[in-house]
Amino acid sequence: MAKTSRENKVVRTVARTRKPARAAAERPAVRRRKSPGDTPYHHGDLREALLQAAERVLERDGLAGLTLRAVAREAGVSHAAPTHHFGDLTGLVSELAAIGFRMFNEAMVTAGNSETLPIMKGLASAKAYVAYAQAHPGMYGVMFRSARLDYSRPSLHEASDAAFAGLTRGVGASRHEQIPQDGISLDQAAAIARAWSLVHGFTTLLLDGRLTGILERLPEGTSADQLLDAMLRGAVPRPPGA
Amino acid sequence: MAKTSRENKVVRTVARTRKPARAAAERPAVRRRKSPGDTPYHHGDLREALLQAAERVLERDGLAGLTLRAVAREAGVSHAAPTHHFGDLTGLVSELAAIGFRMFNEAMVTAGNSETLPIMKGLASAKAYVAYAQAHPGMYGVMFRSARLDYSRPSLHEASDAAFAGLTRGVGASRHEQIPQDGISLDQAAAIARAWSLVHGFTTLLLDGRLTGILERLPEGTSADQLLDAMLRGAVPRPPGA
DNA sequence: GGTTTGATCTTTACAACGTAAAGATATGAC
DNA sequence: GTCATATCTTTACGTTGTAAAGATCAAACC
Repeated sequence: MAKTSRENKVVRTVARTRKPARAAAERPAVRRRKSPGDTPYHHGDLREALLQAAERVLERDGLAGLTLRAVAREAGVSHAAPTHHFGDLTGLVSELAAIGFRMFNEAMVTAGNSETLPIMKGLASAKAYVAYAQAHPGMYGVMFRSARLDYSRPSLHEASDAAFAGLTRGVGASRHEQIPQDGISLDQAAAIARAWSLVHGFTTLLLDGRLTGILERLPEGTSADQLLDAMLRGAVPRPPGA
Repeated sequence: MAKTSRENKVVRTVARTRKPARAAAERPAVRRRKSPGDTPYHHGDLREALLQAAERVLERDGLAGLTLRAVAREAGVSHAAPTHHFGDLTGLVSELAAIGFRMFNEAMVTAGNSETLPIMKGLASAKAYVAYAQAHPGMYGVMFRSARLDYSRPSLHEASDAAFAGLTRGVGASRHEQIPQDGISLDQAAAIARAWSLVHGFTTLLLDGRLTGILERLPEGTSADQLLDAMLRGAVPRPPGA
């Protein structure tokens, strides 16, 4: 209660241009300091610097440590600087998640392309999925655990869709068929949901440490990779010669 | 910087007894107000009231709205009252998650007992898992998405272990074998991981709305339940007569 | 029965955070 | 060279978690 005096004033007309990030991204960039040694008022490419700082903070301090102010500190700018580029924390986190989905998708595509047999493509993609999450647990958390994601942002929407579409294509390939865009059968839907659920569920449980109990009871030092491999091979709907 | 004057004083010796909650829980409880109409200084069973308030806040405002102060407001006490019973926010959230795991486990056990065929027990349990998550998305979020869980708390540790042990038993039953406590084969581990991953992954994806794209492309108004059923039946390692 | 002890709840206080708004500074267009 | 505008800083405020000290009551003790 007791609204501040500023709130009673006329709403400022300055603009809050809503899309300054675009203008910044289209600039030449990497135009750091005019005189070496002192930090210039204008950073040059703060948006990119903030995203990289955010990833460092994330992997160092976890999802809870990923605050606007911490990112600004890490990048060496004032705590309000990120606002101009991302609007709010949701904006920063969403852009970071979009980057994650793109790296993620790229890792799966690369892994899939390294194999020739369709069935192996799927396996390789799935393993790349898990491997990426293990290598970047913070990013995986941002993508699938953060409560502050705005999927109406085109970048996040597109990156996320692309990643899941890639997974779907992989499922279709392993079934020697193409998943149509419009109508699909319950059998096809079940295959897609199964592949997604298996890989995503395994990854979540693994990162949460809920599989350690099982891994410890396995012979010698069986790796999570081997468990994943065994799990997936048993789940595949009878490949012709396996 | 500039430590407050209080911090320079001698550390208070008052006690901060560390386990007042236990004493409160063992009390007769439900001894509300001495004179009807005014709120008494001592609540009677504030711990329980706070947990119920927390669940209401959670399902109403989501995980982000679940703050210590919001819970205190909902329960009608001062914002610092929860501290005495749960230590900090992590404590409150952890106890809430423990309740979730217990309800969760109970729902699965009940569903499993309603079937006679081992294979059907597993299916029913899995469906109960998903149904519980759909009915209590907030609680599911606290259990599997919250960054503030302290598994060193006995209540949470035990409740979580019991829930996963129940899942494992279900897997063993559907394979017509008992999963041993100590050493297990890679094949058994894969079966367990597969069941957990399928159910947990499906639930996560469903709650996150990542399956809507698939559901929409299915004939008519196919439900998520039907998709789950189809997914699970296809994943089961060839039941004798199905 | 009266006192006392300690658990329970409130009040006060503070640092960190997200966010808004206004000021400072440099860049590019004219 | 001037000026508009994008970029960054400074200041300010409400909210949160948490610590600490004070207020109140229940039960134990004598």
